[in-house]
Amino acid sequence: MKPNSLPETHLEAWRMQYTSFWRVFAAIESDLAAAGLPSLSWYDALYELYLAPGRHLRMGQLANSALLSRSGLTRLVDKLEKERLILRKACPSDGRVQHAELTDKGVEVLRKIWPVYRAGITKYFAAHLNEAEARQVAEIFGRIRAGLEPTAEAGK
Amino acid sequence: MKPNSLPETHLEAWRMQYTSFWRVFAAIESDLAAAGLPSLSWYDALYELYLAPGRHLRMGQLANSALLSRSGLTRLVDKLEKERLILRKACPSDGRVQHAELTDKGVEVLRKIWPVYRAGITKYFAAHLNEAEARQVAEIFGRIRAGLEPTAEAGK
DNA sequence: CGATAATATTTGCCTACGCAACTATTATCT
DNA sequence: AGATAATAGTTGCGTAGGCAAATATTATCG
Repeated sequence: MKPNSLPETHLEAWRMQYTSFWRVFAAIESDLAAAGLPSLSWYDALYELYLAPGRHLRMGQLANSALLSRSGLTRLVDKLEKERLILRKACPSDGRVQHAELTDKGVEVLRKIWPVYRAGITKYFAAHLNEAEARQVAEIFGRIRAGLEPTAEAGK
Repeated sequence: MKPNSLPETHLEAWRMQYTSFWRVFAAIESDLAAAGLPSLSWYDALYELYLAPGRHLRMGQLANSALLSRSGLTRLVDKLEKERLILRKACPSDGRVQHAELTDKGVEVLRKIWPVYRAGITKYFAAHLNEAEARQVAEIFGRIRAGLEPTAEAGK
C-alpha cells in the first residue's frame, strides 16, 4: 500500500479502533481507581516480570515490554520498589545493568488487580465479540504489532 | 457474557489490540513530532470542530469528542486559542456556556497535520489489513464504542 | 594498553492531563 | 420571588511520563 493511499474503509477502521480504545481504557482505569487499585501501567510492568523466566528482566527490556520510555520505566520501578512489589538487583556480569525482580508481594498485587481488570475487559470489550471475531482481531492486531516490534527496527 | 467469563481467545484479542495500539500511537506521535507538528490531541480537537456544523462546539461536547476531561480540554483550548487556531465565544442564550470555534488558521493546521497522520495510519496500521478485514474491524470496534458512548450512560 | 565509542540506567526539566474544589449562571421547588 | 439544586466552565494541585543530558560501565580501535 502506497504511503499516501488510505482507503476510506481503512480510515474508518482506524477511527473506530482509536476512539473505542480510549473509551475502554478510560473505563477500565476508572474501575481500577474506584476499587483502590493501582493503574494499568503498574499491572503491565508486574505482569511482564511475572511472565519472565526467573521473574526478572533488565530495565531496558522491561521498558520495551511495558510500553514505556527508559526514563519512564526508571520512575515506575522506583515506585514499585518503594512498595516492595519488585526489587532491583545489580547484574554480576555487567555493571551497567540492573534487573527488576518481582517479589511475592508483587504477585499478590497482580492477583488483586486481575479480577477487576478481567471484569473490565469482559464488560467493555469482549462482550461485543463472538469467538470467530476474537480470533480475527487477535490475528490482525498481532500482524500490526509485529510490524512495530522494537527488534524489527533493525531493518530500518 | 458473564462478567467473570473471559475466554482465552478474547483475552488474546485484547492483549494484541492493547499493545499494538500503544505502539502505533507512539510511532505516529513520533512522526508528527519529527515533522515539527502538534500532537494528536490537537488534531482530534481541531478535527471535531471541523466536522461540527458551524465549526463550533460547546466546551463540554468538545471534551467528550476529543476524549478529554473537562479540565484537560480547558487547558488544551487555552493553548489552541493562544495560537489563534480556535476562538472562544460566549453563548448568548446561556451564560454558562462557551463555544470553541475553529478559525481558518486552525483549518490550515489541520491540513498540515493530516498528510503526516495519514501516512502513519497507512504505514503502521492500514498496510496490514485487507479490505474485508478493515470493514470488519470498523464494525466490531464500532460496536465496542457504542457500548461506551457517553450518552449511553443514561441507562446505567 | 590507553583513548574513544557504545550501551544501560538515572536525573533535570518540562508538558499533559485528571480530580476535586471553586465560580458563575440557570433551573426547580415552595 | 427567594432559596436550593443542578450545570458549565475554570483553576489549584498532584502525578505520569517523555526528551536530552549526565553518569557509570563495557567494548573497540589504534
